[in-house]
Amino acid sequence: MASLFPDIKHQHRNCIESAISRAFRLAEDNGKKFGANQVRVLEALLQDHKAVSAYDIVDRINDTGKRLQAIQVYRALDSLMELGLVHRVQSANAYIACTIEDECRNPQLLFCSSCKRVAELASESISALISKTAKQSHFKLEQGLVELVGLCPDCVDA
Amino acid sequence: MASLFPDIKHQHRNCIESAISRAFRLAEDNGKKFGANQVRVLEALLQDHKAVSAYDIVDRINDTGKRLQAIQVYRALDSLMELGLVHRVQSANAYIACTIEDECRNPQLLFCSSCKRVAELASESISALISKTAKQSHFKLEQGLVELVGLCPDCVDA
DNA sequence: TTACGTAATGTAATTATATTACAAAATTGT
DNA sequence: ACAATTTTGTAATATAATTACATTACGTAA
Repeated sequence: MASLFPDIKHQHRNCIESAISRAFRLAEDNGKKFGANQVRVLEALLQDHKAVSAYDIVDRINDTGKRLQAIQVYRALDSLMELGLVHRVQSANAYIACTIEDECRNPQLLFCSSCKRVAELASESISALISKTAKQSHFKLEQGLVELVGLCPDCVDA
Repeated sequence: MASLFPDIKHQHRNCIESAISRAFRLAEDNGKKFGANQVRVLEALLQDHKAVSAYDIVDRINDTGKRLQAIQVYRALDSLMELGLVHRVQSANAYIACTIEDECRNPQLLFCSSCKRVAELASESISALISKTAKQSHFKLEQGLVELVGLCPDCVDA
């Protein structure tokens, strides 16, 4: 399997565009409003594939145009996470835009502790195993988090 | 499989004693010192099987005997986590004493979002799948976190 | 259209979580 | 004993997230 981490030179503009249009579609499907703040936060996250803290998002946004406060970013993050468009990188208290096409509420993340980039998996075998485990334990699963922390291929080589 | 969540009435004193003695053994094996602060923090965590925030640990400790400051608790938590005796409950910014006998650095946690109790798994199939996934992605795994958030059997029934 | 109820946004302040910087004491090796 | 190193102690600060409440926008029924 090739690396899941995006090539530095990949056409990042395409990532952004497709994510934004997917976001609008998904919000509409769910009867949710997709306001200006949500868009701005999602765009800020989409600037790269790194895990970004909420306050870094605040800074990114406040560098351009109208300022937002922390709470507004957190609110936007909450609604984006509800839609499965954004994931929290638990081990870094940070956030990342989802790169999976379908609804995604049980993220499987590879987080590089060196360059902070995140790659996202959608392994059926992992999610199946997780559901099975929850069921066996009589546990009503709300969210299954899988987070692999380590070094991405680029950082291992370096 | 029976519930992994401990019965309310289980002999909790035994948990504490075995965890503490295991801790001393493990520290010795690793040539690490096991100081008074580590012991106090571990004991505070062992008071129950709930995820506890660092500042709650501070409070628990300061209710009895000599006071500790946040940084001292964080230092103790760090060394306990290095030994695999404590895990961070990522989705709750909280901590839990490990209940697995062997070295444990890739915790698999079931976290009840209602009662905050945590049950710990040690599923070989999950850890194998995680290692395999990391290898396939050319990812040098430092830590593999699996955290199932939801409702424990007791809270589902209630 | 206005008036009302509800949801979304804005602003300020506060709480919760974690770390930095440095001083003091204990530990270790020579 | 002495210097070097590690651990512990104290204070302050940085970072992350939430509360409380005011304001504006939006739908809808009289």
